[in-house]
Amino acid sequence: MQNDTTALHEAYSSIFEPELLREIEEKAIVFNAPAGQTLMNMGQPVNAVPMVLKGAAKVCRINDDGQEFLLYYVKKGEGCAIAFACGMMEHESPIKSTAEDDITILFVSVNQMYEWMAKYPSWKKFVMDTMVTEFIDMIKNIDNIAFKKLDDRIVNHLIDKSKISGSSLLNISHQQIADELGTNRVVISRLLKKLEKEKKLLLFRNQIKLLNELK
Amino acid sequence: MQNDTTALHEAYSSIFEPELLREIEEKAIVFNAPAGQTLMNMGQPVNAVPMVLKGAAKVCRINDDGQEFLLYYVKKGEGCAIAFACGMMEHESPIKSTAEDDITILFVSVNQMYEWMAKYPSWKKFVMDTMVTEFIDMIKNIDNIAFKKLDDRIVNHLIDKSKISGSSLLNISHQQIADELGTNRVVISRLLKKLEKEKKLLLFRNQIKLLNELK
DNA sequence: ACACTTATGTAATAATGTTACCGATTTTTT
DNA sequence: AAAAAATCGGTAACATTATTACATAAGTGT
Repeated sequence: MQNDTTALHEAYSSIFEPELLREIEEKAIVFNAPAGQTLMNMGQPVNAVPMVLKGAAKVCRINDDGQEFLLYYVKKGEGCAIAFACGMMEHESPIKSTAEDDITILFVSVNQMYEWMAKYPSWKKFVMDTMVTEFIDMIKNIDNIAFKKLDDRIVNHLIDKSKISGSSLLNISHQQIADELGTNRVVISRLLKKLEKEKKLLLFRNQIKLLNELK
Repeated sequence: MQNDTTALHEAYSSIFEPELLREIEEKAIVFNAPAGQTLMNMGQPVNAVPMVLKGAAKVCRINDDGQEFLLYYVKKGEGCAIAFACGMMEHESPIKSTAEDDITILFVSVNQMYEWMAKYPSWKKFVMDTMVTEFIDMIKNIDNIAFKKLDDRIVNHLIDKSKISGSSLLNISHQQIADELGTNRVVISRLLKKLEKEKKLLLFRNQIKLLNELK
């Protein structure tokens, strides 16, 4: 898997020592998934923790009525703090994760992770760093829900999406945006229409083209 | 400090081994604060991590306009995951913490914590356990903001408060509730009035008495 | 060509947020 | 003790967001 080795080094060589990189190469399991595929379900045991080599994973919460809500993304070179924590404590997953685009992940078994926690300071640092980053991401998310107006949140969300996909043309429906922001499709349509009138974007069926300052 | 020793054992003896309890007693610093006092400010470095012996600490986020928003409580026998993570990574605090009632805390220096992480499995377990619990608490909080109606959220919040204080008579203003839930005082007054008409509580100046099913 | 599904637009109504103002009570100052 | 200032809660008017229902348009499969 020469490709994956290259991707591993590209994404993680600045934070891990060579020996750990070699061990990761040897022991982690490479996993490829197409956009949209479920990577982890709510309630499922966490036997392995992910490291993203390519693409991004979407981490969501699903409520009792089946509505989803976007918590954060795990991007290239990152890990998932909730997986680390739940894996170590043998706690079932409180979140659902899906592939945002076509994704390549390394899975590290929880036992392996334990070993590396003791053996490699850089791994321990990576895990703790991920914890801090993710706590702060979630807090910022709460900031947004609690304090920001919806039109700002939509704009920020579209810009995020555009950064992750690397394109200003997003393939997404109004319903999907509403789900990810935990609100209603009608509200999203209304506000997108307003943004279109303000020449900030163009609307097509299942597509949104970001213009000017939003790009 | 015989009292604090008793409190320490009462709160933590079921999760820590005797030797660790002895070390905590010897090395942690006891800190008492009256209700309302600030324990940690946003942006402040985290040099020590807290363990609550008596009372509860309120953990909030403050936005750019100075509005606060309640993230979670740290109660007797618990630690603070964000403090653990930020302490270890030398990251400044993303949250503000205040005493919810009169509180007694033990402060453990970050260096001490590092030592215990390696030396005592029960300490490591405590830290990781706290991480999981707090992640899930924050996710549940997001569930509430994103999915629940305000009247439910108010009722749940009042019940939480009543459990923490151990009384069905709460000393609190409408403004405080609004702050904690990240909403507006007028809205809270309106909904509390409705709950009073439904005979679920009684309103007084700076006091709310929970009735019947809410108790 | 047809039914079927999905995506978006529109309108009416409900819930929540915002601003402004009032009177009542408590606290502080004089 | 009287006056002034600050805090608390009630009310109204209006803005924003949520919910429900329905219409129209665009894609899908037979």
